[in-house]
Amino acid sequence: MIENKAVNSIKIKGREDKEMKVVLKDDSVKEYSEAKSVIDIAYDISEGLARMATAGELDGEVVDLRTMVDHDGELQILTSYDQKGLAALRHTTSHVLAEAVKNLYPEAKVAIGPSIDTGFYYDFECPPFTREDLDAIEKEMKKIIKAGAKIERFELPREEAIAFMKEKEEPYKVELIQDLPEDAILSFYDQGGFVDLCAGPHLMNVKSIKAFKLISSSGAYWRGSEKNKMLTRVYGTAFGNKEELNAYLEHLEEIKKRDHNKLGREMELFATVDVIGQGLPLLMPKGTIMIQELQRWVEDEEERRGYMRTKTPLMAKKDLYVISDHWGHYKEGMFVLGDEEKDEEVFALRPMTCPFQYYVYKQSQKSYRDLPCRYGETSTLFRNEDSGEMHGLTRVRQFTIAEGHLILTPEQVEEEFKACVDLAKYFLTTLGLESDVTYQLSLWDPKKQDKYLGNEEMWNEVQGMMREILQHLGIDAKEEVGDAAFYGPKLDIQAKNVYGKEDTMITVQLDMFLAERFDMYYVDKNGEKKRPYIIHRTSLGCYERTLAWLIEKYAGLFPTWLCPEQVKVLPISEKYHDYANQVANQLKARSVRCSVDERGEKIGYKIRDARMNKIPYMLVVGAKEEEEGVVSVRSRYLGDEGQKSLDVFMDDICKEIKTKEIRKIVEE
RNA sequence: GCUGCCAUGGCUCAGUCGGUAGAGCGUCACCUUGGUAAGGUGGAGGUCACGGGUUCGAUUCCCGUUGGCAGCUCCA
Repeated sequence: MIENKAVNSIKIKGREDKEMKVVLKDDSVKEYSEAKSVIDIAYDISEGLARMATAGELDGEVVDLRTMVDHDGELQILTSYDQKGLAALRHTTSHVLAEAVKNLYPEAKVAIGPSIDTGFYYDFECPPFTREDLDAIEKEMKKIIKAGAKIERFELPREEAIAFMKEKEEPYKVELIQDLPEDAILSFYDQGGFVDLCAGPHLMNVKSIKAFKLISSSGAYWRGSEKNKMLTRVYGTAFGNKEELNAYLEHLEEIKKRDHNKLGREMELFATVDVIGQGLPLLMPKGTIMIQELQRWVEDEEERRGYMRTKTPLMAKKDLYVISDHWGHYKEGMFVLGDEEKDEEVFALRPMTCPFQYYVYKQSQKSYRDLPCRYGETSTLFRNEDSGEMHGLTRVRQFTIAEGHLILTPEQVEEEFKACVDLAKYFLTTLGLESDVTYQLSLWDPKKQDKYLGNEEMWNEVQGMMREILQHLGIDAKEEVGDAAFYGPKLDIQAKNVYGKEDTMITVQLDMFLAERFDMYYVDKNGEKKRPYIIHRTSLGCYERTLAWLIEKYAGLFPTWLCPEQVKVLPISEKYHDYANQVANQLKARSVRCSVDERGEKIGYKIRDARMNKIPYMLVVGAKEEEEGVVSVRSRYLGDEGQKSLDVFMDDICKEIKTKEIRKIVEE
């Protein structure tokens, strides 16, 4: 059956038919003597292609299948195998969703329904949907698809378009049209009577939707503002065929197994307790080992790179935050102890370490010879996040960060900034995470100047410096307006979790304002007082969040040096318990985290157990013949420096304990 | 903070149209066991998140609280 029937497409008035050449994807050329629609050209190429076509890409711009090609150009026919083509398919599916909702809930008002990375959504003003409702809506969608309405496009002048949507009692559409520029083309798509305002592109027929699924429903603010009404959003996804859809749905199940919030609890790395509170995870003994390993590593490396360590209070009088202006900007996000109205002294738990380290700096008069001055602190911070924001280890109310501040002369800024980035990259690379990050340059929003310290000129200067440094570093950072700290722009190193949600893992920030507020200075060569620049930075970010990232990255199969338990010694029967303990003691003497499994069960159980607990090394201890000890080493190579060094170490250990015979079995 | 969903042994879940609970896996003990993801037998373990209400009686129905999840909004 042919779903995409060639149609007599939108005739563009005032355009003469003429000779034209269309260059296709494979560089072949089609010549036409008159304007042709994209879908007609697709048919001309092949019927199979036309059937699969979802949109076109004309001279690099995604266009509707109905678009008339009336000039020489490059044309690619998009299908669901192209990302952009898939987006058109999903977008059309969202319209079918809207039609189904209107059929079942005539009082529902439609808002917007775009395609997104993972599928599509559509927002409605209507009561929330349950899973059963979604199933019913899916059923209705299937009915609509089976009926197979042709999708037709038409345009209306602005006033008529508004009148049209008013008549249909769709206030959100009216608002959308009113907010579009005066000269915008207002296109509509009609699928068998259901008409939606939409820029397109869309398929030719709803029948081409072969595989879709409604995923979930939730609330979402109209136009993304919490001041607006909350609408009901339905998320769904669609693919070119059922196999791809099923593979995607299976993938969703698979990634749940890597979710740090689930796996981290299962592996007893952390836990939460309702009476302790939201966003306050307990790090269990195993999780603590991992955090400690990271922390010692970071502290040692920072000292090697010229940092001085500080240890400053977890709270301070509010006066401190008034000076930094955190009180003005972020009081809502702080845990305040005491009542400003009643108490003489009000304290607050610290949400950052900056002002504390500034007072470390200010304890003596500094010369330019004292700079760069690098302070590092393993710093526990407290932020009163909104109740709906807490999540596992990635968004918590108390966390510990590898924080630091560098006090610098202007000449030192570039070199030190680069060193900060280099340090961060070193940590990421060693952990095997470097390829998973993206860089973001977070800039201020000149439209909201009251949110920031300083003025436009100063911001332009400091942002300019930062761009230049990034350019010198060869870092291609995506610029994000409005994401800066109130005291300066940031280079944010971002990573995505298993669900694709992005978080800042590491940040390096340039600040030319706070030194002034804290009256920090150094004396230059000429004996004059000068304001220093300050870099706020973290080298490995927040330990809790980094742990979450590692759990998801390695699905719990960590590099050996981080593993809470590195080696399990498995005696094949009770006879070898003594020998197993002897082996374990030798390992422990070398600081290997190991234990002996003395349960009287079959060796198979023990191996299974060690695997399930994601222990990288298993030493199977026993003898083939009486009096002969056999040690076989099972090793899983994970590919990072820490692992490598432990592998070498394990080789040595094995040689040492080789009194009889050693076999090393490398799995994969 | 907003909208919705959820809360039953360590885990995954069943169940009670209102009469104080069950499975599988795990765990523990004993037996068995010389080999790479499941040997046998027996046992322990639950105030069905917490607090109120309705009721002769609430794990079940209603309200509230706390916590968890998804999304939105926020994130120094």
